[in-house]
Amino acid sequence: MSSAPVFFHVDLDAFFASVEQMDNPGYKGKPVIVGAAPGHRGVVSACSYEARKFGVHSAMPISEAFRRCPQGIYLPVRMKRYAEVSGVVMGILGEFSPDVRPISIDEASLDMTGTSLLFGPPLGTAEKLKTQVRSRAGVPLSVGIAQNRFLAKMASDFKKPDGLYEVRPGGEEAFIDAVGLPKIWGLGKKTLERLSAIHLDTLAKLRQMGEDSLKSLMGQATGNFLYNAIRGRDIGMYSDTAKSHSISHETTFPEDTSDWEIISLSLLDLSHQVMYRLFAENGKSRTVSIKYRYSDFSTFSCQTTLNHLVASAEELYETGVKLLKAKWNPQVPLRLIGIGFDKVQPGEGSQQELFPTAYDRKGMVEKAVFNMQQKAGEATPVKASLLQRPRRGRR
DNA sequence: TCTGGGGTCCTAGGACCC
DNA sequence: TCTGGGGTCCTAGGACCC
Repeated sequence: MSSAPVFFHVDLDAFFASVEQMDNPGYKGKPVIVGAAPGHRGVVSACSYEARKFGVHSAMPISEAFRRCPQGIYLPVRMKRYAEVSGVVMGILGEFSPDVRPISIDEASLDMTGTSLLFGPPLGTAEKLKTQVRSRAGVPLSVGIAQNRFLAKMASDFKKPDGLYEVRPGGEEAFIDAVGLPKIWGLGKKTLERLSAIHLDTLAKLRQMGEDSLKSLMGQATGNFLYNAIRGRDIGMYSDTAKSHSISHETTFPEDTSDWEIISLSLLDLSHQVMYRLFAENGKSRTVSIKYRYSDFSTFSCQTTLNHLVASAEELYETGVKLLKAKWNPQVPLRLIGIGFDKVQPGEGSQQELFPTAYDRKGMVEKAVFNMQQKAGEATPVKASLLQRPRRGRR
């Protein structure tokens, strides 16, 4: 008997703030705001539901959060600790499904198809899952259940926090109606504005449009996405087809700067972080990209593809410097600098060159240092493993 | 409001080739 | 001379998400 598809989407509520409240019981029931320190540049990474009552939300500038909630408990991000708790949660999820796809540090998509013989109906199984995570990992979560990953994701959001919601077969369109057009995952401000400008501002109006009309109005990908999303159909979310990906690091300066010393040192530091990430995942790449942001927040990027693999952090750095120097207007101070690899493929870099270049040799030294640090258990880039998300495959 | 950091995917145009 | 159609790769920028 082939069973109908069932997916769970698990979303940890206000995750960073919840971990802080678990570790410091005195913070329970209070407005906890995790992110940049007030008075510095930065934003809210996560905040407790108590803080949300003051109008604070994630991605809000920390200065604004402080204006709205001066009595809040402001804490720095402890990524290593969150990764630990996340690992415990993911382990528990693995007891419920053989196909757990971590989407981020606080989300996962589970294929639960055919598990009812083992666990019983989905709703009860989700209850058990929630109880297990709460008691063993200590953090609250919301679960969505549906016939595809896209609907399950939105269902997990529907009754947050501590939510549980199942979209029953046949109830897809009614569920989308209940969610409402502006809250459909993948529809952002710009697309909503475009739709509104052509008077396609309700689900009813949109559903009268044929797929081809939507495509010609909004472009192939967006048209196709819209046509399926408003009907609650799968949009190919979180597909597991392994493609090339990117690795990057960036930093915002405490103050805007034109000082080449500061800029180049940052770039060198970031290059080493990026290269270590590449080592850690045994990847290779020929494409170097940089990103820079001026004091007026205008942001640019450029990239170049070499005819050989990048062998070392030195080479990455020097390629980045060339890119930046060719474009940057030093009259205007920089706010941010970033560097990374694009089109990263699995496989060793150029390690066994017959005639190693200076970069190859430097790369070997860097890799040796990296391996030693790995053995000593230090400098493990915590985020590296966590950021290897499944491909997002939105459209 | 004075706006982090790390990603994915899409689009459009240009280069180049057959 | 004034002109096709398809394919691939590359790049910059934009939209969106956590």
